[in-house]
Amino acid sequence: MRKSEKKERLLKAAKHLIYRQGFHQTTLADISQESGISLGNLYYYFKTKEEILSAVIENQTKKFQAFTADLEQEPDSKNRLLGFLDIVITARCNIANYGCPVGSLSQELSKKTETPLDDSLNLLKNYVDWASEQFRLMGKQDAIALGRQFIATLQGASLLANALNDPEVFVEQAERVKDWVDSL
Amino acid sequence: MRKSEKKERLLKAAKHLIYRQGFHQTTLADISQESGISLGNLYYYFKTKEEILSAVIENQTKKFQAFTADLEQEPDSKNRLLGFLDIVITARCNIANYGCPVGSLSQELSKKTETPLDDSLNLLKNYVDWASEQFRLMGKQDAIALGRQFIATLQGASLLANALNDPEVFVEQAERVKDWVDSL
DNA sequence: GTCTATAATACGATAGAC
DNA sequence: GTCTATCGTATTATAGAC
Repeated sequence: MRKSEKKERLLKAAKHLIYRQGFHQTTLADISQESGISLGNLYYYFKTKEEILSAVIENQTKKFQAFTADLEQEPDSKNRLLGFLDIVITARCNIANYGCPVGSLSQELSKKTETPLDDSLNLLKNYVDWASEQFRLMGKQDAIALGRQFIATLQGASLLANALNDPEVFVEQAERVKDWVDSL
Repeated sequence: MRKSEKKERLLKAAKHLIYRQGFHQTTLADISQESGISLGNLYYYFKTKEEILSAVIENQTKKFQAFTADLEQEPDSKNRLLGFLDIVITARCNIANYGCPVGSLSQELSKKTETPLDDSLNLLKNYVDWASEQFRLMGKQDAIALGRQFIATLQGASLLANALNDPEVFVEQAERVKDWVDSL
C-alpha cells in the first residue's frame, strides 16, 4: 500500500466517523480501528486531531467544487438549482440518520471554544454564494437573499428530517423548494 | 439560600453553558464555576451529567409550553404565527452567536452514540406540531407540511446566521417567512 | 448539605523498538 | 514507516471530613 493511500484511508475513516458521531465524539482510537491503521502510525500522517479535522474540511471543500463544477454542464441556472435539489434528495436516508454533513459539522464547530478554524465557516458560505450566483444569473434583484433562503431551507429540512428521523420529511420539504424555484 | 434555589442556579448555569458550548464541551467543573457551587456539592443535586442534560431538556419543554400558552392570547392563528416570528427575531444576536437553543442541542444529541434520550427529539417536534396546528386552524389542507416548512426555514435561518455570524441574515430570512405567512 | 481531596477512566499525544 | 507501550492530562464520579 502506498503512503498516500494510507493517508486517504485515514481521511475517509475520519470523514465517515465525524459525520456519524460528530468531531468531539470521534476518538483517534475510533479512526484507527475503522481504517485498520494503528494508533501510533496515525500520528505519522497527522500530527494532531485538529489536523485531521482540517483535512476533512478541506476534503469537503473539494467535494463542493467538484459538485458544482459537475452542475455547470447544465447551461440553464434554474435547472442547475433543480439539479442540485435532485441530487441532495437522493441522500435523504443519510440526512435523516445523520443530518447534512456540512451543516452539522458547521454547527458543531461554531461551538468550539478554541481556535475558530475559519475554513468551516466558509464551507456553508460557498454553498450560499453558489446558490446566490444562480439566482443572479436568473436576473433576480434579491439574488443574495434568495441564495440564503435556498440553502437555509435545505439546512432546516435536514435538521428536521434528522430530528424526526424521517427521510420523507426531507423529501417533502425539498420538493417544496423545487416548486418554489420553478415558480420564480 | 433554599435547597431548590441552588438546584435552579445549577440548572440555569448548565443551560447557559450548554447553549454556548454544547453539551459535550461543557464540563461539570464549568457548571460548578459558573453557578458558584462546588463540584462535590453538584452531585448532591444531580447524580450524573446526563441527569443535568435531562433537566435542561425538561426546562426547554416547559419554556416551549409557556411560550405558546402566551401566544394563545392572540385569537387569530395567523397572527400567532406572526407573533412567534416577532419574538424569535428579538433573539437575533444570540442566534447569530450560538444558534437556536433547541435546534443546536437537538442536532448534537442526534449524534449521541449512547441512549437516545427521546425527550430531545420531542422538543423540535413540539414546535412543529404547534405550527402545524396554527396552519390547520387557518383552514390549510397541507397544514402538517406547512408547519414543518415554517420551523425548518427558521432552523435553517438560525444555522446560517450562526455560520455566517450575522444576525441580519436571520432577520432577513425571518422577514421572508413573515411575508410568506401573510400571503397565505 | 457542603466541602476538599482523590479515585477511575478515557483520550490525545509521545517514546522507542523494529 | 509501523508498531506496542505508556505518559500526561482532563473529566466524571466518589469518599469522607465537617
